[in-house]
Amino acid sequence: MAYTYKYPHPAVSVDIAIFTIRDEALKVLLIRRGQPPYRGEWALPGGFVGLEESLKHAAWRELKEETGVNAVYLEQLFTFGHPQRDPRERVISVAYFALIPSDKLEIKAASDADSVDWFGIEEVPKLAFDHKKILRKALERVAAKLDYSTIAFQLMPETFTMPQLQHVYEVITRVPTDKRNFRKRMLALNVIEQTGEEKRTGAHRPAKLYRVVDRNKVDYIK
Amino acid sequence: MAYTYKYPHPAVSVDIAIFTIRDEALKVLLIRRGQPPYRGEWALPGGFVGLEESLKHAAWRELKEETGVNAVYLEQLFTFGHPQRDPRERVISVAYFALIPSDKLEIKAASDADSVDWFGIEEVPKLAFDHKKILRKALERVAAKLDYSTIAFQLMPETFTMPQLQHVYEVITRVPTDKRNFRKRMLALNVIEQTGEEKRTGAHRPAKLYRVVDRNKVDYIK
DNA sequence: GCAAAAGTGTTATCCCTACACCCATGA
DNA sequence: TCATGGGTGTAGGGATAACACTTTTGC
Repeated sequence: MAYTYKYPHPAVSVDIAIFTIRDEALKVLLIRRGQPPYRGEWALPGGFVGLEESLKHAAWRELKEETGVNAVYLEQLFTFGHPQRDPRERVISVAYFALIPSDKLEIKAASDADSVDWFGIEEVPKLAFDHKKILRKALERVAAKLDYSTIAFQLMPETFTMPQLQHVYEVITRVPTDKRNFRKRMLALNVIEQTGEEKRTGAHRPAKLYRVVDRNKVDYIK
Repeated sequence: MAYTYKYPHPAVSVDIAIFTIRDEALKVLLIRRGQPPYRGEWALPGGFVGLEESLKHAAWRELKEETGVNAVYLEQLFTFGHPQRDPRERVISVAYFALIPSDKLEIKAASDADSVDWFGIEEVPKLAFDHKKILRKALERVAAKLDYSTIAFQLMPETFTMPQLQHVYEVITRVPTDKRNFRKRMLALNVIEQTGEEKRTGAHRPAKLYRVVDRNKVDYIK
């Protein structure tokens, strides 16, 4: 079966930079390509857009295929369309990024084994296509949004401590912050509350646990 | 001649919201469609992406076709891809917005006469496709960027006065501002300088003229 | 009791806001 | 001379940034 058009049509794909926090670091999900082009190289998960599905739907579908999760933060990033970005044919890629809380991860369940893995953003290998460029832009966007929105909480587990939260800010923005000021700033957002519980992790004072009052909601500041 | 693919491919277009300031108001350029669908209705200028050109190139091409200008501010806005947004076939639209200084306009030279016109953003008629949605998003983006960047100067002519500049801010953000504070804020940006000239426009004190030190450059604030 | 990380308040500084009068011009 | 819009400075308040010591725990 073939599809014929009067004018040339490009192919359209979605690619997703999926982020999470693990082992105190910001990680991105990559898959090892099983098919040419770039067979054997790492790439962002992605795929072609179905003719009857919306772009966002395609992004959700890919996200679920690779991670099993569904209710996470997903945002359109940018559309990349350089004529030679794919050696096969003209492929225009609508890029998205997703933020997954560290406790929702089941990965590798849905997808096939050792061709999927999380990489610290410092240790990302060479990537197929222009995926390095996509990843860079996604990181910029996420870092910028920490400053004027509450998306950071989309990366936090159900309950978390202040030092944990601060750590997330610091690994993403690379700006070290005074912990007293950071605490004040977070509480002033009015989107988290104490659970009453504490978390003890070693030979030191336990940390108070917090939760987000309304997950699913992202506030914009100022 | 026909183009055949193994899998179905959507068509990809670019649509552009082109803004300028005229008669003290923010205007957007619309074209009246000469072909179905939506024949006779107004729409954002746009067209299909050539197989060998980048998305930005396609946007520039359309922009130049309609306005004759080339050196203006052009930014990718968002990609719209609902399956039914075009009644003919699946069309994915990569939307851009452009800002043109009021003194660079020649319009209607390049394009065909009375099927192109500028509309104040308050008087935009019903638009074809989902172009109202695109326009709304473009306006939001521009208004938001006034707060944290210097894109406003991309709308200003070679030389301009403070009241003119303030007017641009006010028509876009709809936030009236104290003129003393506004002036201080603008000067603190360090991107404009006095020309030494004045502009006299009526029975009142003449206004000092300013120019942008480095056009082409857009600063991000804070 | 000691090391390690968590928790906590106050002060100084900067930035933003509010606010009112004089000036230069054309008619 | 009068109406019109352009130009100018200061003081107060709120937000942000700087800064050091005490607490709780595990070993």
